[in-house]
Amino acid sequence: MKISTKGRYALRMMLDLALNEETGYIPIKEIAKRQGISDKYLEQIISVLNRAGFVKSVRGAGGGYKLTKKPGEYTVRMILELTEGSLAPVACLEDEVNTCERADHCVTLGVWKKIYKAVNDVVDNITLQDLIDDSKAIESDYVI
Amino acid sequence: MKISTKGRYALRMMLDLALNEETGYIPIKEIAKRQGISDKYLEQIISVLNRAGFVKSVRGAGGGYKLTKKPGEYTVRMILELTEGSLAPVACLEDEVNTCERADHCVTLGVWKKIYKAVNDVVDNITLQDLIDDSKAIESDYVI
DNA sequence: CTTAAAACATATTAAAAAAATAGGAAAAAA
DNA sequence: TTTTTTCCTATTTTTTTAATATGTTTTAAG
Repeated sequence: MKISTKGRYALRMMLDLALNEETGYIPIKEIAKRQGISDKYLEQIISVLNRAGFVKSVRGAGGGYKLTKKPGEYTVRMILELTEGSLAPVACLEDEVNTCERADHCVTLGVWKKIYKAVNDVVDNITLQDLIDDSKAIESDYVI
Repeated sequence: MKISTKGRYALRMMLDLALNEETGYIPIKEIAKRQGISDKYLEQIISVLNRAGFVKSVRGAGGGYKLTKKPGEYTVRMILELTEGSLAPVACLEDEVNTCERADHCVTLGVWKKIYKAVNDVVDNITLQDLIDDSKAIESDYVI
């Protein structure tokens, strides 16, 4: 039941972009340095975010990435589902292709459905803006 | 974010034992047949449940496994945590060994904590008895 | 008292997924 | 034209998952 580095790094990257919005286009190398993650790996991950239109990019010197929308418009679910795939705890909840023939009699399926719903309820209700606010609260703790 | 076969099979085995309690000691082969799972694999999984005292065993002909407690005394969480390990979505929530040095400033940690709590709230509140009840309700649907 | 059926134990393998690394091509600004 | 960046795709390494395999031990039944 683990979130992979792909999803975790994607969320950190999006938050990094959100926290540094005023800087304009931000090169991956900068994010990689700040976050202490391989830039080549981050490149792969942001390309997914880019193709989905979550970020926009500019090539060449002075280029980089930038959020396309306001931080409040990205839920954690959007970011995790895009990079991790569905957050369903079992494949048979994902789509029709994966539904098994036992489904009608499957008692444990009810358990997985409840877990799935609970997780989605959490990630649906946290946006990047919430994380920015949290971040500022944490930093101000250090100032005090 | 998937539950592995280990946890899923463990839950199905425990439910199978619960649904067939009156039969006395139940051999793994029987469960394996009913559930359509390799008996050798189930053996490995039930040995964990056995060592934890969730089931008791009798060797030799006529032997098998049996629940040690009433179905209502096993939560889904107990079974999944034992076989899967913690249901935490990230390792840094599991124990002190895994906490990372970023923890104090880590904004995403709050997200993982909320997911963890939500999942635990679900699995804490479902017992094997609940699943038995569900099972009987499902079967009666077929009778109608 | 022998045989069959079961748990118990541990090693090995196979497949899949995760987590990168690597190497360059294309674009654009300096 | 050089440097900085994104973009693209292949490859490798490591880890985890999901079994198989091969027995040993225990115990009831015949």
